[in-house]
Amino acid sequence: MPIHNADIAAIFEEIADLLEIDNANPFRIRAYRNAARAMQTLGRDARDLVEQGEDLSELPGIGKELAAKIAEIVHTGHCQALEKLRKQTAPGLPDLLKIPGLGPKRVRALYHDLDIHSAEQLLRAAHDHRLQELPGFGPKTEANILENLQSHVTHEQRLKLAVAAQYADTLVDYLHKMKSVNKIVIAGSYRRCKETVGDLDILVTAKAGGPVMKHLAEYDEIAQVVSKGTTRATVVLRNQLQVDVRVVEPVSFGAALHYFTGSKAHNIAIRRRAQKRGLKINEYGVFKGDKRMAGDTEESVYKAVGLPWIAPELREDRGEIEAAENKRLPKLVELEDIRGDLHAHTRATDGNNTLEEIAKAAQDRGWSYVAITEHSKRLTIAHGLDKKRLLKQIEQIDHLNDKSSGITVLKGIEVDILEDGKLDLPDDVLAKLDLVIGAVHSKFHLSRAKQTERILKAMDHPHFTLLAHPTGRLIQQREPYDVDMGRIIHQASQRGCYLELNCHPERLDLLDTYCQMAKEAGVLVSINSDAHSLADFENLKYGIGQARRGWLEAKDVLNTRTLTQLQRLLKKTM
DNA sequence: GCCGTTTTCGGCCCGACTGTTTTCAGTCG
Repeated sequence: MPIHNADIAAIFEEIADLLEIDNANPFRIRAYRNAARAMQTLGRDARDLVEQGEDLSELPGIGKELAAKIAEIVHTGHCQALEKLRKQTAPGLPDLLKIPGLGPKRVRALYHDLDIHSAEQLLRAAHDHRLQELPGFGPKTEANILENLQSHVTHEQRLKLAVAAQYADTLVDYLHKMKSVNKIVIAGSYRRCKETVGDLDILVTAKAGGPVMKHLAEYDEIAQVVSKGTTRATVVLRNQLQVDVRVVEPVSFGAALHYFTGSKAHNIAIRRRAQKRGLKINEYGVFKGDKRMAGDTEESVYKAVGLPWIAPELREDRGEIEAAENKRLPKLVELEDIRGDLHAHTRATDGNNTLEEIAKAAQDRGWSYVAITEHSKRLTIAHGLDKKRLLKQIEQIDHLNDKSSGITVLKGIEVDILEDGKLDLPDDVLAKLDLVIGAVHSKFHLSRAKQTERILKAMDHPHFTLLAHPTGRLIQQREPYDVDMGRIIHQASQRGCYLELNCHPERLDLLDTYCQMAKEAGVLVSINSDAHSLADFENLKYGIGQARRGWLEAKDVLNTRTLTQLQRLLKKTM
């Protein structure tokens, strides 16, 4: 079975969990967690790196030991160190760590003193009031554990960004109703535009925290107040979304915003940098001894450690600090840079709107062009177009372009890539189009080799322009298909075709790390809504967020080009 | 277990809140 980066990350996380329960050196535990994160955000397959004989200990956070373990996992599928730890730890203990309020110390106490190693045993013991007899436990701790067990709360649920945004907006509006509240910013992974968010970190400036906390606790969408102090509170909404609210004074706003935006890895790296300069950074500011040096703005925090401001989307400790140091930060693409959308459907297939409505909506957005790209005939469920119907649509678009001005409707297709790599429509009709988007909508479970060959063959087709949603993943629903994205990006650069970043909140595909690889290979990415209704054009902002996480600049994006430039680029591929 | 402008040992980011204990450990972000 092929080993994925996620598999290696999971092994390192499990080792870290087991080491925690084993009361190991906390920094050793952190090293494993750092390594797990490094694997998840690597971009390239560790498997490929190992097979190519690359030195993995060059990767940040990976030393000799961990490099050897990665190689071992790639070659054998197992990690002896993990097997050994598993043998010496009761099997259920790592799961207990996931229960809120239970950390390694308490899990260890439960096991040693009460022989508890499963959620069921824990539930029984809590019912029988045996937990509160343990040192360090008391009636309240016992009651909290019981409640968390019964409500099946864990730390693991994450919401898609677009879903979290709905709850965030309502809550922010509610908080704004307080007159004493000054600024409200949602920080955390939300501000970094991660595709999913685990919780909302809301930062508030106000004269006093107490009243804000009281107001928050009275919000009618709250299911549970987990903790509430004068400057900080944690609540859980009815949909299980956790919200952390923090109140700071304006003088600390920048430091707090930086602190609560994260990522954790980025913050640690910045603080280390501060430490080397004899400074201390916390959420209140930048300090030299007791003297405040900076903190009212984020810019001042970065400046204190000798860096320019770094955009939130880049803050993952994936090279942004080095880039800032060397004055090589990208000037990230913005929504305003987009001049058109290259992927939209109409009522002719599974869209909700007419050709005219799409054109009008695109024009209203100030765009110069929009491409109509229906599904092709194999996708019967979407009423995909055959040659005859596509020819008819081409005529309609020509007619529309003749009579309208201010927007150019491009003729396209989202043609199915068949299992053998052929396209689902004949060449003569594809030749009449401005662009041909190839898409995989079937046979997701082919072997890596077959899936890769299938897509590479499609990309070789003389009329192929753009690869739609390149990995096929649906966030939290369907894994990406197993495909060698390195080869696909290479092929795109050789062939002179493009990759889509599909903005649908469930897709956000191309992934950020692949955006970065495409950029490095000189492959332009098209940020497309895949609109099936006019409202879907709004999703472009999520795609822009993802593109920014992938370090893309306007120059790296296909649909920031003017119509003339775009047409020239599209012709090159046809 | 990683890492090095204090470099091969001895550090490793920093603080709020809770509950239990009475000055702090544990958990969490």
